[in-house]
Amino acid sequence: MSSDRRKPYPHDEFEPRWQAIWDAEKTFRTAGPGDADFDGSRPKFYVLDMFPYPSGAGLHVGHPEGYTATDILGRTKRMQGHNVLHPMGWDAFGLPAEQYAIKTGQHPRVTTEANIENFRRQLKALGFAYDWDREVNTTDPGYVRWTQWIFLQLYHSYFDEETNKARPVSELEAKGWSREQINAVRLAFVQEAPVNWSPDLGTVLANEEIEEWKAKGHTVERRPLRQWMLRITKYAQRLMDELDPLEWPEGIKLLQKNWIGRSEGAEVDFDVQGHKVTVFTTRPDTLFGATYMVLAPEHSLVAEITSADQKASVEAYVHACASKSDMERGDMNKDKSGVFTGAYAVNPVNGENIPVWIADYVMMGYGTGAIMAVPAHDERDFEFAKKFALPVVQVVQPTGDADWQGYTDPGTAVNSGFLDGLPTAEAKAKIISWLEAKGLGKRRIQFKLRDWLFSRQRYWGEPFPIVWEAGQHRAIPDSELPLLQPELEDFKPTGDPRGPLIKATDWIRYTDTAQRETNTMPQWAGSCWYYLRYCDPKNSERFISKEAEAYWLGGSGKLGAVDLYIGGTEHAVLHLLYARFWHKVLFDLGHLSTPEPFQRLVNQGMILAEDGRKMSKGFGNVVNPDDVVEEYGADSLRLYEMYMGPLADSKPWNPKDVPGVHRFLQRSWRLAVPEFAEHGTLHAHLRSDRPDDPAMEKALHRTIHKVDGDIDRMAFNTAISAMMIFVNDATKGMDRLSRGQLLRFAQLLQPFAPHIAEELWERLGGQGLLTHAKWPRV
RNA sequence: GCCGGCAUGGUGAAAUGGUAAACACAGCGGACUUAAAAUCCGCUGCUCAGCAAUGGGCUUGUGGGUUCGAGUCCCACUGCCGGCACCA
Repeated sequence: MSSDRRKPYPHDEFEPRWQAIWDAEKTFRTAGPGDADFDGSRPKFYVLDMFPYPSGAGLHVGHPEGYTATDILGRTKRMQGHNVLHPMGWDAFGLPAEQYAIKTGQHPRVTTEANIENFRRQLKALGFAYDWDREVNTTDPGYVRWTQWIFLQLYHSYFDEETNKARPVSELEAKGWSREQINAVRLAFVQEAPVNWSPDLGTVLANEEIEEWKAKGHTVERRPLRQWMLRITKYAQRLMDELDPLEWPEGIKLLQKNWIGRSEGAEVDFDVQGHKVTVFTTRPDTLFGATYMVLAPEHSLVAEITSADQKASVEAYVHACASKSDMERGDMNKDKSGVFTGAYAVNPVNGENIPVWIADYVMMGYGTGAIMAVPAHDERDFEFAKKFALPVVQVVQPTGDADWQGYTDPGTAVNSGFLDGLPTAEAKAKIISWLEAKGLGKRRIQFKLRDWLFSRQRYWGEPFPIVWEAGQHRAIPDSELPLLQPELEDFKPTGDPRGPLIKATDWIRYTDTAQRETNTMPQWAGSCWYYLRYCDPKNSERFISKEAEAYWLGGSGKLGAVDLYIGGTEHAVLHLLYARFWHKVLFDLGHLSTPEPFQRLVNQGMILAEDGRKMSKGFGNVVNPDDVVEEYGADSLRLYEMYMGPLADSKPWNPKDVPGVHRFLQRSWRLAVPEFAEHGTLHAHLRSDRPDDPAMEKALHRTIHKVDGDIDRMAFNTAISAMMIFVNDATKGMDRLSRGQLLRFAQLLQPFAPHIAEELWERLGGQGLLTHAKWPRV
């Protein structure tokens, strides 16, 4: 090697070295309540990443984006004297491992372990300050045990309408409720529910999965099966109300609110040939304009009320609808269809006979599965009435000169008897009072949110801690937890809708007369509470100790437990809603001290490929983080992802920009180490202390101030550019830079590029590990 | 269709209502080098006049408004991205 050759910035040497030191010394271990070295007088900061599903493809460049952001905040808070909880784990149940098992016979546990191994290696190679002693894995028996235990908390609870809280069902037993009565109110309950069943895959599918599997040539049908459900709908109002005070992006709150979908309106009872049919409407003020009624094809009264001459066509229509999924119904959006039942309903407000139809634009799962149709003031009813030549009667006078036909906004009631002349809001109030007085209806709040279908017919998931005997379900005792899956050698679907576990005949047999439930829980189960387990991951007595809960999750006087949660928007609704629901149940039952899991939520934007499209194997545009680390080092990858733009924006990957931040690190390096120096040599002027140059001092202060403020508002890109400006300035007046100034710069750089910062700190003779140093002050 | 979000140089972007384009990429010119790479220095929104130094005009998707002053606030429109989608 020629001695006049410029020494490269040796990230490939010192990055793995520091990672090994941090690992061996457990530098990022976080002491909690109960640990000898725990200092409870310090403020806590719990910063959480959305834990990954360890797929076979390994880490995606999208993962380190959020993970670097939380790492910067965690490292900064640590330097500022906080006890920082910054953990990582694995959402390790999931379909790909099971599919692989079906193909190869390889046990999903083996595949999963190997993938986790690889993910852990990749994350450690990026130098994240995780406390690896707190790693959790949702498939671990020690974790599954508590997932099942929480399920049993739900199973043993009901929602008390008086207090708006979950309570143990034992209170109902004490009041002498029967088993049937109790089963009807449990938060975890059994129901015959129509599901998307794929006979050739031998499993049910989520709505979102249907299209994907159909494209691969599999068939999917609607079929009612016995399923476990969670009564999340009881929490609809609280899930809605308690969203407001949280520090979440307004867009995400709105998404959840729309998903929960609260509507105010009324129930109205109609008489249909001696049967009472209740409809839900948000516009009871238009009752005088109801010219026909529509039932969902699945409505229980359809068969009874259908007249003899309409029987054949009604049955044909019902049959046609039954085989269609919700999605296919949606496809028929443009064209309304329906059949007259031959029956008539009496409009309670004017005694008129109106025809009763069935149509698939009315859904069984919302409201009562029946509507009063007011074609003059509802778009869908209007379309339907036009197609089938049903009468249209105006009952609202529009404000302004809009056409009344199909006018759906508020106006003034007309042709409506005692409501005439009232504005819509007052007409609503008056008709509801009238209905309530006559016993013909009542005020009602309706939510779109449905109960949560919680069972899956799969192998690689938590089995339900439930046994069946004489047609009755009951919980197994806590002492039998965890209940693990039986060992199988053949994972192929059986075609039996009870799922693959029915093959394990020994496992199923609980006693001579009792059998185990063979369904398993969905992947959501483990991710619903992992943030709780991190606080006390090894506890075998409780899912979390009272002390750990109080310190890490409570005590701040805030609504939410975790201080900051960063992750992608893809979990805006389901994961974040499910976790909130479980958290509230555990809160109600006295196990947690905050009503919400996540105080502050920040969504990172998506990292797109260079071509502006999503990264995908199919497009061949995926960037592998390992390659970037190999060429430029972990610090460069971290810095680049933070420098690309604002955290929340989606932005395309530009490989030409990576050398840009890499050059900045090189320049920082050369502030300390001469270009042609042998390993370990510093610039002469840095080998001893000397007075700080005032101009340099001023520039450094400005930088510290800017970086400090930018970290606070998570503007990492501008924090980095401030450091670039400092290094550019310092390079020009390099011999004026003092050792002390460079040490402070290393402190500032540490959260962003911890390896090079730690290395500079050591070479410049900083005290102890930089990770444990204090944050520089202006 | 409904509900969100976004729109600034060739590119990623920056800018408490106060000199638009910091920082970086790409590009151009130069230094070093036998040469290349690397590194360092300089220029770099558009446009007009000038050999030049320099000087003038324009510019934050489009059109309006509020303001002494608008990329930023308000209204309407266009385009792109995301979510929901017959929820009565």
